[in-house]
Amino acid sequence: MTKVTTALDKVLELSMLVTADMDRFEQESGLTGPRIRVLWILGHGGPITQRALATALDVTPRNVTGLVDGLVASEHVTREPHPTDRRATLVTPTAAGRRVIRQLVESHADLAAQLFGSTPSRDLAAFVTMLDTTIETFGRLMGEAT
Amino acid sequence: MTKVTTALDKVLELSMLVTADMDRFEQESGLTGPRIRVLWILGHGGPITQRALATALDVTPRNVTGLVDGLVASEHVTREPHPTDRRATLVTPTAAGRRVIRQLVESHADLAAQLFGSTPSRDLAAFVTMLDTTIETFGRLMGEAT
DNA sequence: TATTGTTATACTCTATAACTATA
DNA sequence: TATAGTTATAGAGTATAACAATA
Repeated sequence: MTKVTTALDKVLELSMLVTADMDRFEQESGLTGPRIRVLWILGHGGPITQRALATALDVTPRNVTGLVDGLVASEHVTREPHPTDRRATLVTPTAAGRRVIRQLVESHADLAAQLFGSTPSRDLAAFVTMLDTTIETFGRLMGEAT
Repeated sequence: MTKVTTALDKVLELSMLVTADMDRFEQESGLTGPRIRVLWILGHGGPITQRALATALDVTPRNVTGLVDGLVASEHVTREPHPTDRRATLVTPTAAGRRVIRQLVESHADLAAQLFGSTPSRDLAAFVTMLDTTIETFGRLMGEAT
């Protein structure tokens, strides 16, 4: 096992742990991953058309219809008329939806604090720099692959 | 935005890129994520019973039936009789299945080399140390949550 | 003509529950 | 009795294609 492979394996392991934490949130909220992603996007930009949601999620418009149907049924969002385009709907969080969004943000901040709160500032800065470099390299690789 | 949140966001961003790379492999191989995971496990331990596969994947036995059905249909694995237990089957890769497993291992090593191949040894060691610490902290958090 | 969202259809992954064959 | 795997059934996410309403 080479050192570079070890580094990638650790990154993968950390990814799996992050995924496990998301699963925990899904269990507790009774929501599914894709629906939580919808609420997350809503929390970071307010009401949005289904078309824009499809682009943000990188799924088909048909798929968004299904996801929004589910969130409407569970009363986390409503479909509001678009003020100027009568074809479009604005997916808008309800009070319950906003509550989940708040929990999402809190849970995210809590996790960050628990993971890195006691890390010395210099180590954390170095870690972020390495992550940045890796992300940038990755981005270049994916770009080439196109 | 606090520093700890930035660090977690970078970790999440890297996770998403890793996921995107897996998606690319799925497209190229014509296989799905769960089926690729089955082949990955097969590549790291040889023929395995469906029950053990269910445990390794953390899914139900019923689910494994479906995954193996798909891989049998695409001729990546066969169901072989267990030598001593007539209830069990041994999921075994075919030549085509072994080819995908080889590509999987190569692709993994390639990615590691491209991501970290030009990183100075000392920086890489520091990065792995930070990842280890983070993984360990995470493990403790998940343990407590139980 | 182009865009927004839906209906129609199909496939995969996932789960629980009941069942068969074997241990 | 307990275990390995399947059948039956159901829900969620995903996709393509055809369509209606509107821009």
